[in-house]
Amino acid sequence: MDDLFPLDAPYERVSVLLPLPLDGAYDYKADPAWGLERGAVVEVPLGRRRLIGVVLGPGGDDVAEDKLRGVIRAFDVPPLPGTVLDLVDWVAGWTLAARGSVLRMAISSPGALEPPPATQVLTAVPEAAWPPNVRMTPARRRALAALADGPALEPRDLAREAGIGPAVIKSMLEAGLLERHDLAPPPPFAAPDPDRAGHDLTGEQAAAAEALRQAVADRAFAVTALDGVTGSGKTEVYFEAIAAALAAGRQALVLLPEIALSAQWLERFEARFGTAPAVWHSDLKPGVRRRTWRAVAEGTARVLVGARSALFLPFAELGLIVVDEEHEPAYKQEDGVAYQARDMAVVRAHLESVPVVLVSATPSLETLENVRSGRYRALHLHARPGSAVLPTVELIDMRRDRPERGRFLAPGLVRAMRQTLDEGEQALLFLNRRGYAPLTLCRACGHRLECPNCTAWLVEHRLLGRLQCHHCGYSGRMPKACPSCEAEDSFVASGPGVERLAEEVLSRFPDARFQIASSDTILGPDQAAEFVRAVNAREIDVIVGTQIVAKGHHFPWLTLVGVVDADLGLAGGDLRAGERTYQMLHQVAGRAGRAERPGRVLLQTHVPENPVMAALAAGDRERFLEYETEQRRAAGMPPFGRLAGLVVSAPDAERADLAARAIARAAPRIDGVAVLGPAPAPLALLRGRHRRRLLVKARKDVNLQRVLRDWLSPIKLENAVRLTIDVDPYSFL
DNA sequence: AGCACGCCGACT
DNA sequence: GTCGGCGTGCTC
Repeated sequence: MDDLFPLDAPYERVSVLLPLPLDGAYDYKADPAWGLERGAVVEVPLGRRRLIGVVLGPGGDDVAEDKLRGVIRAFDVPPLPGTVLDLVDWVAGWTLAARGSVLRMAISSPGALEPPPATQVLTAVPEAAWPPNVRMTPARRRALAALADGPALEPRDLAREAGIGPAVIKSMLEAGLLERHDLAPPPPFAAPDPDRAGHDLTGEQAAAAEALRQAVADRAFAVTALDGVTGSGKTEVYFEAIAAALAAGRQALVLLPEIALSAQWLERFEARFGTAPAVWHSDLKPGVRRRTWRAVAEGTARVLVGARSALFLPFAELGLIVVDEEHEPAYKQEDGVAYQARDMAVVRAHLESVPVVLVSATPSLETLENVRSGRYRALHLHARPGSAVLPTVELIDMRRDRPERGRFLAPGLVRAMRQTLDEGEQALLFLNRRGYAPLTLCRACGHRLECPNCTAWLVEHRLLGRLQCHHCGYSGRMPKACPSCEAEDSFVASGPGVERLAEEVLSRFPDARFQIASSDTILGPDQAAEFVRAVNAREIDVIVGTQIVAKGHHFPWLTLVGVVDADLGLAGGDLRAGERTYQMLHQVAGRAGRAERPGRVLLQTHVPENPVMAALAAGDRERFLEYETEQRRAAGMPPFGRLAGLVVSAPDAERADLAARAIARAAPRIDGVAVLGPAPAPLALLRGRHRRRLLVKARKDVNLQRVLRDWLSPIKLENAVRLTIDVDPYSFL
C-alpha cells in the first residue's frame, strides 16, 4: 500500500506540517526535482492515511532514515505565502494551540487544492465530416437533434435530453458522430472596477476616504478605527480604500461577522464596483470553495469578503484588510482554536505590511483603548445630513408598568404598538431567545425538563413540536407525562421565547401580519433576502425576532422597536455583558425609522437605573463608555488586564475535579498573576462531559502565554481528561 | 485527529 | 475458546 518514494533514489528531506493537533512537523523524503519550497502543499502518508501538509523547509537529521516515508505528490497550487505560515505560527503562539491545529484552518478546504475537474462536453460532428457509411438509428438521430441547436452538453445531460442511454453515446463517439471537448473552466472572478463613480461623499467622508487611500498608498502597517453611527457612510468610505488597493494592483480582504446575512452589503459592493466580490464562508459548495481558494492564491480574485476563516486565505498580493462591525462577538471563535479574528486581522496586516481598517458604529472597548493610547488612529464620521435620524429611546420600568400574568408586553409597549400599527407602520419586538419558552416545568411536581448531556434547560420549539438543547443540539419529542411524577398534561412554560411572544401578538393584534425571525425560521441567505423583501414590501406588520434581525438591514417603514427583555444580556457568563448589551440594543435601535419619521425604541427593563440602560435612554455613548471603562480598569479586566480561561473536562465529575485541582496546585505564584478556581463551569455538564473552570488574571505587562506554557506543559493529564485554553475569553461558558 | 494495539467480558 | 469493548499511544 505504500506508494512510497523509491528507496534507492536520491532524495531530499523536507519538514512537513500536518493539519493535526501536533506542534511539531514531520520529515519526509521528496524528489529534489520537484523543487519543494517553503509553503509547498503536498500529500503525504501518515500511518495508513494520506494527509495534506505544508512544507516548512528542509528536514532535520534527528529522524532515522529508515523511518522516513516519501511525499506522495505536490499539489499544483502556488505555495502558501510566507506571511500565512508566519500567521499560523503567530496564532499558535498566542492561543497556545498546536501549530497543526492552526494550519488546519489555512488548508481546511477539503478539495480546495485539487485541480478543477475537467468537465467534458459533447458536440455533434457536422454531417460533411462523417465517416462513410455511418449507420443512422432513431436514438442517434435524437442525440444529434438535441445537439443541433443548443449548446454542447455533458454526456449525462445529453442522455437525458435525447432519451438515450450511455451505450448510444459511446457508440456514436466510436462511430465519429460525436466529439468530446474539454469544457472551458468556469469564468474567473470578474475584476471589480475601482474607477466607477462612487457615492458623492460629504466633506467629512471625503477626508476620511482620503486618509484611508493614503494609508493604502503607503503600503505599510497601520491600524485605523473608522467610527461612525449607522447611516454615516462608513461603507462608502472604506470602499474608496478598496478602490485604492485595486488601483494599485493589490487585493483586498473584507471580514464581515455573518456573511450569510450580508445580501445588502453585496448589493452595495456591486453598485460601487460593477461586479460581485469573491465570497468565503464555511458552507460554500465544494466547487466554489476550490475555485475561490485558487483564485485568491493566484491573484485572480481581487476582493474577497468573508467570515473569520477568510483570514487564513493565501492572498497573493494583499494590499488592505477591512474588519467591518469590528465589535461583533462573532469574531471570537470559541471552539477549536480560540482566536479573535479582529485581532488576528491586525496581526496579519502587520505581517503583510498593509493597512487594516476596523469599522464600527459602536467600537469595542479594546479598540477605543488602542486609539486612546495612540496605537491605532481614529477617523470619526458623524451622521449624514438628511439621513435617518437616530430613534428616541425610552425605558419601560417593568416593576411599575407590569404586563398581566403570563404576558410579556408591558401596557406602555402595547399602546405604542397599537399606535404604530394604526398608522400603517411596522413594529419589531426583539427578544434574543429562540423557541417557545426557555424553561418547561411540571405543574404537579416542579420537575424541570433538562438536557441529558448538558447543564441546561431544554427549550420547547412548538413550531417543530420538539424539545431542543441549544448547547449540544440534543433534540427529543415532548414527553406525554412528566418523567419525574408521571403526571399527564402537567407541563407549563416559564418565561418567553419568540414563539410565545408571537402568540401574545396574535391574541392582542389578531389582524396584524406577523413573522418570527430567528435561526429556526430563516435558514439561509435566500430566506433572509426574502424576509427583507417582505418587510420592505410591507407584507409584514410585526416582526418578532432574535438577534438575527439586529444587524445589517435598515427597514424604512419600521418605526417602533420593542426590546422585550433588555436585561437579558446583562446576566450570565459574559465578561463584556454591559458592552454587548449596549452594542446590541444600539444596533437594534438602528433598524428603525427614516428621515421624515424617526423611530421610537422602548426598552423593557427591571433595572432602569443600570448605567447601560441609563446611557441608552440618554443616547449618551460617552457616558456609557466612561462607566464601562472605569469598571474594567478597576477590576483589572481587558483591555486593562489580561485573562485566560482554562476548562478541564472529563467523562465523569471525579476525574474532572481531580485534574482541575492538580492544575490549580501547580499554579505559579508570580507577582501580577492570579489564578481563580477551579469551579464548576457555568455549563458544568456539556455534551456529556463534566467541566471545571479556572480563570487566570494577569496584569497587562505579564507575558501571559509564557506563564501558561511554563505552568501547563509539564502537567501530564490522564488521556480521558482534556484541557482547553482560551486566551482572552469572551464568555465563561 | 485517526487508527492500531492491547487487555478484560459475553457469545458461537 | 474467539469477538469486541474502548483506554493508551503513535504517526516522519
